[in-house]
Amino acid sequence: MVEYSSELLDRTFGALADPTRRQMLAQLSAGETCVTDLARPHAMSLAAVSKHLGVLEKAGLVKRQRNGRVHSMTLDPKPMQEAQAWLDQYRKFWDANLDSFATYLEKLHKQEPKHDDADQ
Amino acid sequence: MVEYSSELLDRTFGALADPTRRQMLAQLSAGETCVTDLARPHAMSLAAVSKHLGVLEKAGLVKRQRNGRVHSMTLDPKPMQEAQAWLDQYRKFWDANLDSFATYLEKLHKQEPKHDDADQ
DNA sequence: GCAATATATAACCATATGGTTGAATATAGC
DNA sequence: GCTATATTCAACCATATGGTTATATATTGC
Repeated sequence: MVEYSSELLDRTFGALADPTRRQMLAQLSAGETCVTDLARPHAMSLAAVSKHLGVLEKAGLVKRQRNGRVHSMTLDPKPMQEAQAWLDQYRKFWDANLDSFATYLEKLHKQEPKHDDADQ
Repeated sequence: MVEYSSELLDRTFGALADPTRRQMLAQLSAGETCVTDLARPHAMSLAAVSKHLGVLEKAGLVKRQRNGRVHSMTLDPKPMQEAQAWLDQYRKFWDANLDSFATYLEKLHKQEPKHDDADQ
């Protein structure tokens, strides 16, 4: 099993766990956007938006460019790439259909007896 | 942009945001495992482990089979599949190399003038 | 230079989270 | 039947989180 930076994954998955922040990333996928424009679709204070952006920035999911009083945010896909790479470890579980998945687990059972094996 | 169940993503990403829970999923990728065996590598109380498993179960990431006093947990990959599908929206950002990514963003800028466009 | 604008920071709040210890509940084994 | 085992539930704790309002800081435009 490949090693991943735990903190990066903690922060990335943590950031993605909020719907507002996911929505903001979707907005940014259309291109560089300033804070006020990012705030527009969200029924919350600018201060709350600023906080969310702080989380996204700390997770490395967005980058900030200050142009005077205007801050433009851009998407940085790298952490999501890492997250997807991590999830890819489990791809073998869903690429198989249901029957071969059950068979797969059965085989695992036979190869490695467990504490609870006696119950089966 | 495709619609996703927000609650499913909230819960899945939220569950994956914790290193202990990610480690448990890794353990379960080897096959059905009882709670005590899942707890073994983790320097924490059984009650804490139970809580984590509750989070994973609520997110649908694990399924529980009670065999008397022994609870066997198995991996359910479906929520991770959903999460990866959601992340796939951003694949186009990291599949391109850095130069074409910058070009890509420039094109977006030209097509859609933004509030902060005047600064450029 | 001053008022307007963009945004962050601070303090607050209610709730959630990742842990603890202690107790409770159900099952297994002798 | 009683002790041991597997696991959850309850109460607690310190910290974090997603919001609020108020204030501060920096920049812009006239």
